[in-house]
Amino acid sequence: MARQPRRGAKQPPVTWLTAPELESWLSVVRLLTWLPWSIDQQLRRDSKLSMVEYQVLAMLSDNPDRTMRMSALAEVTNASLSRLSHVVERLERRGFVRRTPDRTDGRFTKAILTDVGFEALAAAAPGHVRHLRSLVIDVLSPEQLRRLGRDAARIMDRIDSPSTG
Amino acid sequence: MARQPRRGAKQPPVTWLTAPELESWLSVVRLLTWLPWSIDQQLRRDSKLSMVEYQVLAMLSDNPDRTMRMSALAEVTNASLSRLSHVVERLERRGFVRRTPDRTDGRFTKAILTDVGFEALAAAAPGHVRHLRSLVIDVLSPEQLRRLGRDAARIMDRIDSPSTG
DNA sequence: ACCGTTCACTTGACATTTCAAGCTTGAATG
DNA sequence: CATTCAAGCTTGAAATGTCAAGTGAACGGT
Repeated sequence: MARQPRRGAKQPPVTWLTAPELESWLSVVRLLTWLPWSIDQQLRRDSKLSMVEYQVLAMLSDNPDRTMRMSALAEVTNASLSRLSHVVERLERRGFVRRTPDRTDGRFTKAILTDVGFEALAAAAPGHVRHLRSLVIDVLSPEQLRRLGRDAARIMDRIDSPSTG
Repeated sequence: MARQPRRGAKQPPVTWLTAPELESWLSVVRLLTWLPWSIDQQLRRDSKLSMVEYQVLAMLSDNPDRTMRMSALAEVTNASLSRLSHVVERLERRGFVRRTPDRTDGRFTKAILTDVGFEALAAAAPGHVRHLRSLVIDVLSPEQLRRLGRDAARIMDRIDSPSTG
């Protein structure tokens, strides 16, 4: 995947991946593909929720008034505003979430977790957490998990920084 | 996200995530979302290729005859057969790949990287690898990268194993 | 040779995501 | 005030992905 294509011409200023680097990277790519997939499967199967939907409900539930502005919600769920808008629309149709304009500033929209939505979350949470533990949390030592989180954060710093050269 | 929903009733046999566990996990989730996104952006912007498309071309190029069976290709690119079929169809329309039935067993289909496809890959590779290095490879020490790969593999083992209880 | 299966895809319909406008509200300027 | 301007969403269409069936080729008995 990041190995030099078998070729003769052109030698750009690129350092190709070494074999160990490539191996580690391919391992990570596998994870990037299958971990979200597995989480999604479990949630859909057991709770008829996608991962984003779960995240939305969970993040809302975490607020005292079960309310968040769309833009804030988009941020914490790692979704674009557009995507979130569609997701919340679906959740609204299911009666899990409600939307109202913010009184203090009509530009904001507040998303509110309904009781029905909360019940759905409460029903989904145990299975989700058990699954999470069995796949990730309990598979690594606390130290390994801590390091994994730190490495992820380090990479995220690079993605956030504008110097994507 | 995996924090206990504020609630009174029901106490299932679940161990909720501790604060440090949750923090690490949320970090990982952020990575799962944004790293593929960032890679996709760079490839689309600079080479009009999605990440799967790049993977397909790269994996094909890695074979002496630039050929692979669809099922094998699906495996190494972490795609379902169905998804791969659609992807290869698009690549075929662009002239990057060709398909022919396998003579030795008519059930198999062989995907073949064309010269045009190879050129596209060769043009895309340097930028992709530079991006990869700047986001991931060169951000971690060799030791950290090795561990990251190992952790990813460990989690993948759990996902592959049928004991998803 | 015939029948039912399994394997390796392909296909089409449907769901989701992304992308590019568009809309509405408030702020800033004159 | 009227007039831009930007922010914060929403929307609709196009791209993409998923899911469930369908197709045709080999295989395993009989």
